[in-house]
Amino acid sequence: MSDKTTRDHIVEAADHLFYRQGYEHTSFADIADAVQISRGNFYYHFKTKDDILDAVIDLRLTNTKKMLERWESEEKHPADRIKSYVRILLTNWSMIKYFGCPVGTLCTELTKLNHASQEEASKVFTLFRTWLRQQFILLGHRKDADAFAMHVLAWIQGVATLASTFHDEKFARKEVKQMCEWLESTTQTDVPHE
Amino acid sequence: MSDKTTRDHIVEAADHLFYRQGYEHTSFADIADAVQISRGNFYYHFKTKDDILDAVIDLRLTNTKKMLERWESEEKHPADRIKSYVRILLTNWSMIKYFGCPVGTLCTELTKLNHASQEEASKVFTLFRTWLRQQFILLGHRKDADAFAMHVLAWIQGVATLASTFHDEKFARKEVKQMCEWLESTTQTDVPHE
DNA sequence: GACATTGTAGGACGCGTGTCCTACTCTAAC
DNA sequence: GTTAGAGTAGGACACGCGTCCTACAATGTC
Repeated sequence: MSDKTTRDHIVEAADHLFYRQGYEHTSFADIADAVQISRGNFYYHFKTKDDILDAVIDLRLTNTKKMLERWESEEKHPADRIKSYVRILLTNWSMIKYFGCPVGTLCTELTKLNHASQEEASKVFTLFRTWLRQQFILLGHRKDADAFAMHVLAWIQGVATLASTFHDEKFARKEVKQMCEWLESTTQTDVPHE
Repeated sequence: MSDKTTRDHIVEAADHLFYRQGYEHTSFADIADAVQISRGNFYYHFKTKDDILDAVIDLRLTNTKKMLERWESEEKHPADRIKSYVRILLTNWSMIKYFGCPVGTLCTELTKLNHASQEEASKVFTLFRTWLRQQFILLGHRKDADAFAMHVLAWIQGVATLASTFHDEKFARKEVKQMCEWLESTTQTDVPHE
């Protein structure tokens, strides 16, 4: 049914595990268990654990790009696109509730590990940032577009962190609603022509 | 000059290291180096690494309480007290820039480790939350006080996360300014009588 | 059938870890 | 001077880790 290689399976399993357990706390044995593969066999696909991390980050970059493109095609109005992003908090609530934001938590961990790939990991943030900026530019906020993008990014990030600490869905819902209202208030312009 | 016990020194060093390197990534050897103590000697003061973590959390709870009391005595107006909290982002910028928020990052890490002390760690958040709520109540926001408290908490948390990823001080300053303005806009009431 | 290629299994290796033990030093009490 | 207790040093221990090696199975090519 699937033409996925073993390598793909490893990267996917690592992606999930890094998100749920953290990078450092996830061992080769954990991934091997998840993929149902011999532990020693890893070396054929990846020389080091860092290589797996890089592959995971690549995967996340690819998936994020796809998601952004989907939002762009599904929603014509930039404000609605931004809302798609904001609402991801609720869409993925069952995971965020326990493990927070995959992007933020990985960046935070890699920073503390002083890991070589921390810049690479932050590119996922940059992807969102650039995309959000573009949407705000389309909304006519040329000058403040980047500040707005960062603002939204930070908001979501904070809510995700608190959400995973307190597991409080009501709070998340309220914040998302508020954020959407804020978006509407700063977005009284009409649909711009792309 | 100081009457601090070796135990105190261990807890302080662990506090710093847990913040900068993360809990898991900090070894007994690291702490021993920092305190200039024999590695094996730890066992006399702490039976397990978890015990050190609990002591660190206790220390943070104590220090946080002290800080909140100081803010309360230094600033009479609740809005100014909240601003003291918001401005901690800039006060501790040199650390936050690299390591994010000590509270949030520890909670996040312990969640991923599924560590027994994650609830204990979240009490530091709760400390801030309760205190902020109290300030908002004093400002006359009885009904929404807790939502406001969570909102501020989340805001700061998000900015700290992004700040430590992008090391962008301008962004932090702008957000703090914005937050202070927001505080003033929702705080047109006069100084309440305590 | 011989052979190279690709992928897999299983385990060896060295290292760092948290934990724990024992021997030693210092101080104060009597 | 002897003794008890608090504090320290150094290292042993078992374990899990990332890494790496070798032997084997499956597949396709000539």
